[in-house]
Formats: sequence, C-alpha cells, structure tokens
Amino acid sequence: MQLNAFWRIIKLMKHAINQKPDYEKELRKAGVRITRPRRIILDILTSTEDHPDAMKIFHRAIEIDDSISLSTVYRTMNLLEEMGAIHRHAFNGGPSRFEQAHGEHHDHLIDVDTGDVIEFQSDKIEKLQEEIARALGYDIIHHRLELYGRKSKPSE
Amino acid sequence: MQLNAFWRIIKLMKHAINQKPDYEKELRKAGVRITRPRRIILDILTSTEDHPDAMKIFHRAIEIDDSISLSTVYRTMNLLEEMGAIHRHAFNGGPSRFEQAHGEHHDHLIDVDTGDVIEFQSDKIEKLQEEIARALGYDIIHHRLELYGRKSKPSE
DNA sequence: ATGCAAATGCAAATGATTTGCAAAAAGAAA
DNA sequence: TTTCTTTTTGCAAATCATTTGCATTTGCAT
Ligand SMILES: [Mn+2]
Ligand SMILES: [Mn+2]
Ligand SMILES: [Zn+2]
Ligand SMILES: [Zn+2]
Repeated sequence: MQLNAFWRIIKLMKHAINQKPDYEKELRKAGVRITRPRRIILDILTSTEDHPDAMKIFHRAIEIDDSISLSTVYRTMNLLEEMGAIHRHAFNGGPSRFEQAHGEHHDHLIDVDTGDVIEFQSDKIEKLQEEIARALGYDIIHHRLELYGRKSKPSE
Repeated sequence: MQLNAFWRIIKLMKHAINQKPDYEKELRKAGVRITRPRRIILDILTSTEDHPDAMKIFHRAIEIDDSISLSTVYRTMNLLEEMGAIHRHAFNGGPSRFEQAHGEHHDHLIDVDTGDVIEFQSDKIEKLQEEIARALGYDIIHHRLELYGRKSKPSE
C-alpha cells in the first residue's frame, strides 16, 4: 500500500513533466505503421488517468480529427492490446475499457454507486495468487481482481 | 486450502446422495411461478459441476423438452441471478457462464490451453481484499478473482 | 373448473464489436 | 519528391450475445 502511493506519485510526476512513454518508437520497431488515427488514439490513452471505453475514446478522438472512424478505434485497441501497450478490462460485464499498460501492475475497486474506478496494489495478494496456482500445478499467465464496493459509512 | 478440500468433499457427498438444494421451494416462497422450462433449467444447473453458458444450457434443455426457447433460457438466468440462485461469470470476455450459487464461495483458475475451470478458495485473500477495501473507505459488495494459467512443467 | 396475471415462443430489435472492400495514406526505394 | 507496394482507413453491412414486443399459453389462487 505504501508502494502504491509511491507509484501514484511517479505517475503524477511523469504526467506533470509530460514524459509519456514513447509507444511510437516501440510500435515502429515492431513494424507497425504510425498513422494519424493511431497517433491520436495513443495520445488519448497516454494522457488520461481513467479507463475509457471504445466509444469514449472515439468521441475524444473526433474532437481532434473528425474523420476518425469507430472501427479504427476498435482495430487500434486490438492492435495495441496485442502489442502489449494497453490493458483491456470488462468491468461488470459492460463494454471493454482500456488503459495504457505503462506503470505498475494494479487491480481495481469499482464504486458500484458512482462507477468510479480506484486502483490498488497488494503484493501479498499477488504472492498468494502465485502460491495457489502453483499448488494447483499452474503458472499464472495473467489474472483479474476486481472489487465492487460502496463507500463505507463512518459510523456504525 | 484445507477448508477448500473439506468443502469439495461435502459437495461430492451431496452430489453422490443426490441432495440438491430445493430451489423450487425457495422461489415459490418468493412468489416466482415454477414453470416447466424453469424446472428443467434449474435441474440442469443443480446437476452439473461445470460452468455452462446460455447456449450450452439451451442445448441441454431442448434435449429434455424441445419446445424451450433460447430467450426463456436468458430470461430465466436473469431471474435466477436476481433471486441469488446462480452466479454469473464473464471469463475472458466471452459470453456469460453460470453456476448454481449453492456451496462455498470460491474463485476460478482458467486453463488458457484447455479452457478448464478449476475452483479454489483462499481465506487469506478474502481477508486481504476486505482490508484493502476498508483502507480505501469501502465495503465490498462482491468481487471477482480469476487466474488464467497454464499447466506448469514439472521440470525446469 | 375458471380467470387472470405472469411466462413463453418467436421474430425482430439492440448494443458492442468485427469484417469486406474500395479508396487513401505510410514508408521504402528511386 | 515521385513512384511503388503494402498497410490502414472509412463506410456499410455482418456477427454475436442478449433483450424485447407481442400474441398465445400456462400456472395457480379462487
Ligand atoms: Mn493483481
Ligand atoms: Mn473470492
Ligand atoms: Zn487501472
Ligand atoms: Zn465455480
């Protein structure tokens, strides 16, 4: 939980300095063409703190270039996911939501009333997951932990 | 992990004795009509160990009564979920999959190669989740923990 | 048995995402 | 830059899982 705070600060500093991860270089190296739509979408992803879905990304994108199509957003999200540049979430069972893959691994707590997404990280839980998988004879490829909660009343 | 083994045995014993939870009575008490499709679907859910999706349930159902429709399966799953008789999962991002709510709470490990679903339970993790939520000022309403893994090579 | 609200089957509607295809753009080469 | 080849795009139509409108049937309290 202390580490969490640390990384949050790092993230904020990066944001302040505008030092975004250079996905363009990475993608180019992997033989991916950097097109105008892709650059715009990457910019949107690297400059937000939230977890937008395809439609929200689309709306932010057409604000910058109204010729971008929704299918391109979807295609780009699939591409970036395959390249490991973003993570895809399916909270509740709603539409896919995305966030850039940069930064520390974390899990999510979703406020069931407001929809707010709060990030957290627990080394202990990660360790326990590994132990459990190992005991069952498995190596974890990836995992998903989501807590759905409601603000606790201070009293009571 | 020891508790887990205990409950697994209980479950197997119940299954062996064919002592299914009496959902019919519960549902009736809640003012829900017990129709032929609902009885059949409930039977399917209470007599399987796996996590079938709507289509699979539909196919098993028409084997017993070929007049049952897929929409009724969907409607019934929604009803049973609201009544708390079943749980809904969305592994990977695929279609909803269901299991009866009876028995102990557990989480899932999905074999990414075979699709097998392995159930496990960890009091430690559950406790940690509570702690984390509390520290963030939240009460957990529900949660979802899924491990995606691959059988570990014994050597190496 | 009777009556009526609730549930069903079917087909058509939805919402999210994918896909085929002709036109446009990216990057390598000249 | 111009040219060339390959990839990507926008658009519309297709898919997939799931929901919904509606006329018809059914459960079940009287
Ligand atoms: Mn985690
Ligand atoms: Mn759990
Ligand atoms: Zn996040
Ligand atoms: Zn299960």
